Amino acid sequence: MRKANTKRRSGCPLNASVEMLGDRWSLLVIRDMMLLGRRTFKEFLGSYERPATNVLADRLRRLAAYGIIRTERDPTDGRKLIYQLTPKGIDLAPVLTELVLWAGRHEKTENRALIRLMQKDKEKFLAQIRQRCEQPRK
Amino acid sequence: MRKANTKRRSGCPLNASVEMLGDRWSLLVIRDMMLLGRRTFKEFLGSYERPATNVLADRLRRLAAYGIIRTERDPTDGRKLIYQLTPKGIDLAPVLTELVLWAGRHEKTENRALIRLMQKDKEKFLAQIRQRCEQPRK
DNA sequence: CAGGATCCGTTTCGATACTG
DNA sequence: CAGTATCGAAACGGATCCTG
Repeated sequence: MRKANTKRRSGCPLNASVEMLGDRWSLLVIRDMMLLGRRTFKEFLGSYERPATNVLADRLRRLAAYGIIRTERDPTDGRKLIYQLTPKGIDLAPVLTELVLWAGRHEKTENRALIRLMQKDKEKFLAQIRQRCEQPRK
Repeated sequence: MRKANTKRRSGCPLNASVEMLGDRWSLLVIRDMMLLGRRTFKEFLGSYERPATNVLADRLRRLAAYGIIRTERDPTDGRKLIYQLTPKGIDLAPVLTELVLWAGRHEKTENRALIRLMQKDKEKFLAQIRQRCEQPRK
């Protein structure tokens, strides 16, 4: 669909980041993994914003190509694929946190409980995410 | 172009943020304002990634509709329009910072000097941005 | 049945030309 | 200078179909 990562013009800060994350879906997939613990294609499909299957497949492919997520077959159910954040993906947690906090400061209806947790102890929150998402190196 | 902000479904964290910032250009405009001090249509046009005029106009309109930037006529040159970050826009600085730091950790060719500055004293860096972008309330 | 791929009508993008 | 108008190209989204 969108061809991933042909020219990597990183001459300016944020250029590369926006290339990887600057679209309607990529950050939402990462949110689903990081905050909601989702891991399969079907779970992402059921996300709040309802991506189309082809778009979702494209975004998962792109995120994998950028090394932000990776895929693995479910050991207990051969049909299922598990998508996981890589260390690089987990490392996006501070970005996500700041974005949620920003929205919490300026928009009315975000998830207040989550925001309070983030505000109260940012470091602890990040540690939780890292622990939840970390997987044994295969 | 894109109709701004009709339905505001913020039932899920990041939903609103992505609606405002989740595209190829919005964050880059904010970067140009925040990090590079750009303030006019022409200056944004000359940005590293070269937006088309219509897309740029659309994004500026959207960002203004979301209260992230605002516009003001140049007092010294009536033809010029000055775009400025609102307090809400300035408040995106931590998000931008984390994103640049993330890219710095995982991509090769970002601006190392800027990253070192950010790492060394994040708070001081944020204070600098706030000062540079703050404008007298009219 | 899970994870997509394909088709297709609609929306958005982006380059260029043009206007107030 | 700061945009709008136009138009072909690309991306989107929904439905459906395919494959292990």
